[in-house]
Amino acid sequence: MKFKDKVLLAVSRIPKGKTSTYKEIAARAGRPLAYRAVGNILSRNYDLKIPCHRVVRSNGQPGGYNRGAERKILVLKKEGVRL
DNA sequence: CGTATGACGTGCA
DNA sequence: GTGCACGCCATAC
Repeated sequence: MKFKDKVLLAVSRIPKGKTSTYKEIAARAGRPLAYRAVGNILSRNYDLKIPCHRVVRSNGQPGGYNRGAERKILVLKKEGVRL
């Protein structure tokens, strides 16, 4: 199991209507300090099976999205996530 | 194998 | 509260 897969798995574990932070995902993947790599990996591995749009920044900012940040925010709002 | 990059986080002004 | 600079890790070339 590579760090990449762990990250994707952790993201896929995020329940609907909830959000997680890159830091949290990194910790889930076993590298709490690799939040940098988390964003990088997600950006290069945007599987539709992975709700990567539920991953936000620690400061509450939406962050980014491979399909456009606007799209990400839209999905989050649809799921009932409050900003 | 070594360098550069990125959807980040924290600290300080 | 806002803005800038540095540090960190894994991946890609």
